[in-house]
Amino acid sequence: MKKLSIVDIANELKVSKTTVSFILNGRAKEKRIGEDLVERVTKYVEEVGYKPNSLAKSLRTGKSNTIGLMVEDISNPFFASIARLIEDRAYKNGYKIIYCSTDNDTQKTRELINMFRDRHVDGYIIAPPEGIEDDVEQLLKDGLPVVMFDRHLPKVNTDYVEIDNLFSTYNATRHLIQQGYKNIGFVTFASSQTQMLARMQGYKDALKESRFAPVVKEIVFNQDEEMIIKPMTAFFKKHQDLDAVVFGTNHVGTCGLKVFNTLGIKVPGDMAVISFDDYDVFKLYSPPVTAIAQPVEEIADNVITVLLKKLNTKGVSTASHSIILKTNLQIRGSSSGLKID
Amino acid sequence: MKKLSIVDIANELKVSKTTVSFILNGRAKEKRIGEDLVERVTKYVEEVGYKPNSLAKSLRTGKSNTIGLMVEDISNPFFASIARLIEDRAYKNGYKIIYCSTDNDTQKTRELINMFRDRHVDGYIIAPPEGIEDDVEQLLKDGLPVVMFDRHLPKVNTDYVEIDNLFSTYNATRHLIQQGYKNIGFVTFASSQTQMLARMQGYKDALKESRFAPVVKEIVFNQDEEMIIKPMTAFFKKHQDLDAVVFGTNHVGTCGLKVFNTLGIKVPGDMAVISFDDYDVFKLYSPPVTAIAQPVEEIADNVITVLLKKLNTKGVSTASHSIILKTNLQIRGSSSGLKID
DNA sequence: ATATAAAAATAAATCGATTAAGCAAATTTG
DNA sequence: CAAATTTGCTTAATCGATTTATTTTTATAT
Repeated sequence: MKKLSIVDIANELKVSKTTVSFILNGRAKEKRIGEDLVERVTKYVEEVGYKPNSLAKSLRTGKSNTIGLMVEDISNPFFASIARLIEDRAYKNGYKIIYCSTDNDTQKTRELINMFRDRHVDGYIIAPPEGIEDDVEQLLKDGLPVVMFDRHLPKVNTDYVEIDNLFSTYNATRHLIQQGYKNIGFVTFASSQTQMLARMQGYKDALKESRFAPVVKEIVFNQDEEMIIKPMTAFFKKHQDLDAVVFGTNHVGTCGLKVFNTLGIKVPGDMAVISFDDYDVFKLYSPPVTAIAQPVEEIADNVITVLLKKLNTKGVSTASHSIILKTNLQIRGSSSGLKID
Repeated sequence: MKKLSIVDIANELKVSKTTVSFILNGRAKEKRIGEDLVERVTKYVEEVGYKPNSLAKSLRTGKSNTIGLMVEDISNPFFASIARLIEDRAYKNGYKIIYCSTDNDTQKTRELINMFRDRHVDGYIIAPPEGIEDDVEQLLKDGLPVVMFDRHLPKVNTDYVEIDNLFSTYNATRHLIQQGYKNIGFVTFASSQTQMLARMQGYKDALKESRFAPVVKEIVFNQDEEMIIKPMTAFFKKHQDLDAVVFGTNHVGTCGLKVFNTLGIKVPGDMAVISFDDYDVFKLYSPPVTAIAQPVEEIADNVITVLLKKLNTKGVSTASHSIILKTNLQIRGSSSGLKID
């Protein structure tokens, strides 16, 4: 029992495959095909469970009903949740997701974009690394819809969904200042991506306002956690005077907590902590860690909505949307002013 | 500048597309094509950056170079890490991954398998929900390689990669007993999947050995965390006598910690804890939580290795492998015998 | 010089769909 | 009633590759 093709259906029913195709694609009325024939074909197709070969369909139509999703790292809880939500919405709308992790590596991302192109994905959702401008530009030039999220490429004019990064860290830092902390550090990944620059700026703005000096540590990203923890340990050993710290991402934040554990630094007794990105680690730490919660559902929802809209109005170039969402500062014990010196 | 096809290449070089195709597929020698021509074609193809249309290729050859990966929930750190590792290995071997979350929902999984079939994925990696036996059987019958992991379907004879679940919980429970705990509970998701049954059995076996009575709570899985926390809270309120608990998965474990936090139950003072699946939440909890660490890299490695082997020896039915890996009980403060009553 | 074999390249079928163009019969129109 | 139009369906081209079967050219043997 091999797989049925449209020809098998046509032969069996003694009609042409054209007719079958029209009926199956809902163009029966338009092509004025008799109601009885429509009925007969529909019923038979249903009966034998025929499903058109999507490859053949894609080859002919140029549409693959696939969306390429490129995140920084699918094993990072932030990206994993977003991926999960996007997946659900995409499947509901008849799209499949091919995903990959870029590791923020420009060369790798370039190869992956080519791989996706090769597969004829209909649309792209990208958390872009730096230096990928030209490749994205090329996609757009070729009429392929691209939506960026988490960050954007300032030189590329396309839709993106972000959060208010600058205000988020500004607000978090202000919170620490109001709690009476005076030596507030900022630890983040070294990166010139928009969201990272904005987070840094927010922190600096808040400090400047209160005439405090910024103390910043930028760590080079590395797959091996040891390579993150080591420089961070050195940093905190060197800056014993810090009484509070803002972490730029959940990953740095998590590593930071590990460092504090091994150095025996008490939170918030010795060090108040606020991290970007909320998740279980922060909620369950004791005392729980104050975190800048991104509206994950909203982000995913907006991303997929914008992309679906573009996919449905292909050709008609709609104006680019820049959607900026608000974060939520989840204030918890780790940033309380109750110093237990 | 539209996309080049093999015909364009052939025309430009005044040769037939057959020749070009043979050369591109490394069958030049076999088809005794002149070395100079091979050189000329290769060079030109390189120059203009021609890439064969993979859809057309797939349509003709029936191979899509895609692997379908079905996990329970991509946003679960355990599955996300595995997915990440599999992704890397797959891409390195020229395969792309299409993934999806089954939510342990049989009907949803069935639909997803059909979606994958429709897309002509070459192989399947599945963490199967119950009741999907027939569908998997059908895949195998149609010659499609399937590798299962995390759990398996006892009635289906195919390769799978698992861990020694029974011994893992047996060992963990024994550890608690040796530490002097006498009222040890087991909290898990209600499920008759192999790995869950084995985990339960391991716990029961250990208790039986010491003539303790099992106290088990099975919670119905729910996307909404509240629906997990509520029954669990009720359970722990009811069983005030418990002095230790083993959690069947990282998700239950995490929810359990949340419950303890709100109930004001101290770990391990009031309650010793061991959870299945190690991750940051457990490492950073204070005191850190003893956990049964699955060898994630090894699992991913074995899964993809087995699948690639099957993909490369298509047709030749190799014997089924059942790979059972060992877990690692990461003993930490949460299961220490130092009761601070 | 002719037959035979080997080397080198090509024509055409195929995968399974979509779709532009075409055609015969039924119906409407003038 | 003949011409024009509409209805209902089919023929054949196409998407871009792979692959079988075939032809042309060149080399070797007799």
